[in-house]
Amino acid sequence: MLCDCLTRAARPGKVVAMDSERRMGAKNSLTRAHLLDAAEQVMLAEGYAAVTSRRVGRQAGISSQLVHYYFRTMDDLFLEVFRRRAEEGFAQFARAIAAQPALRTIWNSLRAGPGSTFNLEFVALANHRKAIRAEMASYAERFRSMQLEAISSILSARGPLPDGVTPEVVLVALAGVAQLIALESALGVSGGHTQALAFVEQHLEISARS
Amino acid sequence: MLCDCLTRAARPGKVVAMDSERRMGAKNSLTRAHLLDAAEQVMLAEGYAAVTSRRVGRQAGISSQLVHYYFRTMDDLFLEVFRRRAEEGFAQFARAIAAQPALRTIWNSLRAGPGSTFNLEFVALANHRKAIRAEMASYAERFRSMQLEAISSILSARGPLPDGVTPEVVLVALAGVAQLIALESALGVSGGHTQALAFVEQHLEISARS
DNA sequence: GTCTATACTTCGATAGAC
DNA sequence: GTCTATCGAAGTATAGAC
Repeated sequence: MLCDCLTRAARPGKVVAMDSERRMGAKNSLTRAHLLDAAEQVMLAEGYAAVTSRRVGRQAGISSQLVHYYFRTMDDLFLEVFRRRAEEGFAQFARAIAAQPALRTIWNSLRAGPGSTFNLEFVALANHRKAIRAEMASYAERFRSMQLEAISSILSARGPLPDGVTPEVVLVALAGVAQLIALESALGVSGGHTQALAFVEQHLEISARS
Repeated sequence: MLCDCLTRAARPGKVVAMDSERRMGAKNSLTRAHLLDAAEQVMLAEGYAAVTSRRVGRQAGISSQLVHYYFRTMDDLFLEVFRRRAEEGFAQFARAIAAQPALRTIWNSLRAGPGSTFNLEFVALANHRKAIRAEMASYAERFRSMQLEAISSILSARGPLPDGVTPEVVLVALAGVAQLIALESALGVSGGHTQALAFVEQHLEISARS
């Protein structure tokens, strides 16, 4: 199951290869992109455990073996799916915060963050897959420090913060609330969400006016 | 993969059965408890996707078929594992809050909540398994309202809250921060945690003294 | 680049001996 | 209650024809 099929030693090789003799599709292939799309769809709809080569192939309308032509292992596929989303999210945040440097911009980006269905799958997956965990951690830290920089400059424009409240505290609190609400919503739990959201909204506005 | 083997129709039946002819082990069996323990261990160490009947059997040191003797399907096994943990957590919180009705008690219980490795697995699992999602949602709501009751009485003893701050807001914020930190720690991310924890600690103390 | 064929593994679940 | 034997489905991955 998502198994340990990292068996099968690299065999002699024929002529061409440098590290692996295996053929591998080009990075810019359109089919490759379709496979990544398909993997995302399956992951979103049925969870990471349902992302198998057969399932992805079927979703993309092509044979499952092509998955292995473009990605050596399923882990490679997962990594590429994650990277693509991460880069996209990263760029999106940079654009948004440049266009409108406000608390609300940060809040919005947090609500699409690791609590959302999609990223939750990755967190769960990462929990037991070294390569993916490393990639996620590195991305999360980069993202966090980018957000921190943004929120620091926004808050400092408002004057001094209350005692003990640092930009880090505000950011972690906002991120925590956003994530909790996203995660619980996915489960069908909603207790306290309305009031918490109202409270955040209230303070976003204050900041915008200050 | 965690598959759709809900096939195989219930066949004719022999004599005894009321609903299912299949034999099934007693709820109070010691072996059954061992299987639940084993399932927990595997889930914690390798993720829910690794919880297969064979793996659980091996972990418990018995044949994998006994899993099906005590649990009709793997979903039944997951549900029982969850229920056992949930009941335990529920009782533990009730005891703790009765012994020491303080913000810190609530905070401590939150830190063992859905952000922790174990519960995270369940959230991910629940995301795409109706039966488990329903069970989790019901438990989470019960737990949330129990916590809300506790925090309301603790906060009201401190006098009026600032404008817009309700017990719900405090609870969601605390739960969110606790969960974020737990989840990120599992990933190896730590940005802002120290300061957020310090801030919470500071206010827990204030409340305890008030 | 895409397909078919295939090797090998593991899974859930059941039947039936003891 | 526990085991062995077994079925059928699905998984990862590779080889090779076209």
